[in-house]
Amino acid sequence: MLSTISLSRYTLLKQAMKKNVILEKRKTFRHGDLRNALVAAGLEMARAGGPNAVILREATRQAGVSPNAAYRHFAGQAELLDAVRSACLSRLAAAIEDEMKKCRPGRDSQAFARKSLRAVGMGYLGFAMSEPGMFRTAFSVPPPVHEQNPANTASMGLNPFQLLSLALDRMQESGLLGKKDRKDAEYLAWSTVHGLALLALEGPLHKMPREIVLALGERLVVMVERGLS
Amino acid sequence: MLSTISLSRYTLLKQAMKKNVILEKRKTFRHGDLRNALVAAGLEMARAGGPNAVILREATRQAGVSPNAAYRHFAGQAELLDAVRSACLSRLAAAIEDEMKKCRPGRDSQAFARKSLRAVGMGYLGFAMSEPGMFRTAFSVPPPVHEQNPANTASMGLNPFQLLSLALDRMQESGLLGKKDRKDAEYLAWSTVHGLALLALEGPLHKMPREIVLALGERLVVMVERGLS
DNA sequence: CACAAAAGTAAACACAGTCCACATACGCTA
DNA sequence: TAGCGTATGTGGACTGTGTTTACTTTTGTG
Repeated sequence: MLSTISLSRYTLLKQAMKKNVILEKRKTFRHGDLRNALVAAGLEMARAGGPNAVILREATRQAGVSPNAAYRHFAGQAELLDAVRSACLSRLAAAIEDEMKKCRPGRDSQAFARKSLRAVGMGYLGFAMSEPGMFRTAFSVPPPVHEQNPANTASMGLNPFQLLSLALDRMQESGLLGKKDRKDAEYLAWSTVHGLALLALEGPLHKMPREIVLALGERLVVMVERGLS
Repeated sequence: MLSTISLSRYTLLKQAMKKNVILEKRKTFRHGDLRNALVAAGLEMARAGGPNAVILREATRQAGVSPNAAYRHFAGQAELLDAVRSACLSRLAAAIEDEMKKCRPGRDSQAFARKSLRAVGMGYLGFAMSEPGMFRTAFSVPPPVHEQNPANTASMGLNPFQLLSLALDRMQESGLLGKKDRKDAEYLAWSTVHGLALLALEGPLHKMPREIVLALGERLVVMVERGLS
């Protein structure tokens, strides 16, 4: 009795959905690329509202799929968020890369090294200012450590940390940095820019105009360059 | 997400039962000090799980009160969280203050200035390491800017930012810092320590041992001192 | 071509935040 | 001292989220 009722109800609902929703967005029962679609939707939510705005049900809604379908691709919301975070890190790496590509090695290797370090710092800060939601998401959740995860990198295959290491290597090679000072200098340099970015995004400086933040960034990079050695 | 929430809720309930907060029905219809009780409960949740763990309903539960009672004291969860954030900032200020009290002015005013700056930096970092949940909460939500809010200060009546300003003033007064370099130096110095703290708490360095983080902090303070001028 | 695995659906549950209407007791005034 | 307005707390209901369990449909493979 009950089974027949629910069965007929099920088929009726199915017909309705075929006519209304599903046929509009998707011809096949299978989505075909749901995992990527969910990450893309999550990325957009992260861009708009940061990590807390990454809603699993909303992602499935945007993909035109039932909420539970997500669980075929992610263990839960946390895992989806982690995939989104990885995508955000990748965008950050791309932004830094764009800045670094502007520096070409010339005769003056010290100038090249300085430009490289500056490119990393300002690329980092620039991304934080132009894409605050993605930047906050990139560093929000306890992420896996250094991890050479290809998903975090851009076309050069280096993640933000490695791009910074590259710039610091150039500093050392050109004689601007001693071997002892070079050690772990990544962490020191990274801290400064990361700190300013977060203070400006969600800290006490969040009302400070972007130009001033970037101007502070310039001073910061100089401070790092001078203070490291 | 929900699993972690219920988990923390479970432990919090256990704590509550230890203290007999819930089981002891209060005799009076009025609570008497509900607002403070809610903030205290929220502070404990923040300490244990950061800003996202500050649950309004759970706070009312610990206070032995119905969920809606909170709305007589806060416009909503965001406002409760803001009060908790303010309390966290106050604890941070107290931690820095404790460090600064160790520096006594002697004959060498430059040494005093250096010690002061170091105290601010290491007090800040030390609090971040020992109370990660409260530290993250203190800077999580878009907070009001400088705001001389007494709730954010400790016994000296200075918030963390003002304590840093004080240390930098000592640097300038003792001749370690020129007038031009002094301007906005707060932001530069703060950025470095804040950045390291967050990278170590919820960034790529979150697995780095605390001692190493603090050692990096020492180098960082030296870098600031040398790089500012 | 059968059938197991992959991928999606439906229904239900617990919990969070919030709004509405209602109840109670505290404190002031008459 | 009685009355009454208001601050404070209660109860119930609604929406939205994450998640689990049981079911259905498709696909690819032996």
